[in-house]
Amino acid sequence: MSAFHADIGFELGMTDILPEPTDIVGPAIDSGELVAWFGAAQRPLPWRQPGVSAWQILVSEFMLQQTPVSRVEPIWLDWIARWPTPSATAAAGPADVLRAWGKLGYPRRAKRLHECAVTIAAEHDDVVPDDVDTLLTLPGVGAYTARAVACFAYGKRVPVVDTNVRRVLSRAVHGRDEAPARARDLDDVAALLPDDDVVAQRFSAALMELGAIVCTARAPKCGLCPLSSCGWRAAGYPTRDPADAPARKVQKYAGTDRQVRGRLLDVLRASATPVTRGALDVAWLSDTAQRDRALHSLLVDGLVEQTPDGLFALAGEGEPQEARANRRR
DNA sequence: ATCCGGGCTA
DNA sequence: TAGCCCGGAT
Repeated sequence: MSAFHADIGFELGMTDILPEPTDIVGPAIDSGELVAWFGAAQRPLPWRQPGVSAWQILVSEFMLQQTPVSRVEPIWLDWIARWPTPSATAAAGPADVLRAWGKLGYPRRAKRLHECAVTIAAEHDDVVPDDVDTLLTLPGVGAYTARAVACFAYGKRVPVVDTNVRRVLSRAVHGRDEAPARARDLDDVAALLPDDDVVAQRFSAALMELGAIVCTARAPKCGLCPLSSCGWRAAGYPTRDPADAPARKVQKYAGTDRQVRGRLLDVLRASATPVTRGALDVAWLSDTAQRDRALHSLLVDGLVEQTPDGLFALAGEGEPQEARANRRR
């Protein structure tokens, strides 16, 4: 078995076990000063308010995958008012879910969130699981989201590693301004986690918040940083060596299949009834092969479906959903 | 025009 | 581990 597979085995099987030795060489992060800063500086995000349920926190984490807070906030507020529980979400049709997702982007997330709601309602008694290994079995829940829910919704002392945390650790602890994902990231953070459950939860939230509003990727506000000790500052803010670490490729958007998919979904979201192929075709005229490819991928992803008479609609649009059945009674 | 981000598949 | 998925901000 390769080292790669050995690492995966470790990660899946021992997620709650404590740290292997890491290669942390820089100063540890002072949890006291970080958590104190968090208490004063954190943004008042709606999913951090008291009384927000585990499901509602999970919904926020789905929406925050790849998407900035400012765009998520209004959608999340409407969403949880409309579908406050997994079973309420499951009872909605996938098409309504896709519409409510609006233009948040990556609509496969909306579909997975709906599938996740169906699974939790059907197999977990409408209660979001509280352990990482069970959370990882849910559709759309990966290493980050599983630990974020375990930590922020249930107060579990588990390392939560997103791109913000990775960047803060890379700078403050390792003294480098680069943060490629590594198999040891989880161990690195586990090693820094305060012993107390409650403090550990605050510490993880604070680490993410620091990366989000101070230790930002492009223009870090080091003047506002609460850390008295930072390896990156100590090293003189070194920049990445372009020779051994070429800048990561930036994903294009304009003119890509992704943009075409967005245009096609716009048409379907706007229509309460199935549309003709022609109505979709006019949404992208410049490259017909690309348009066909995009439509095909939406069908494969299960976001769009074709009706028996050859029209196109959002997935599940015509299905008899439980909610509609109830309304008819 | 470039930046930003987690899950999944192959 | 590379490459795909979105759209708004800057």
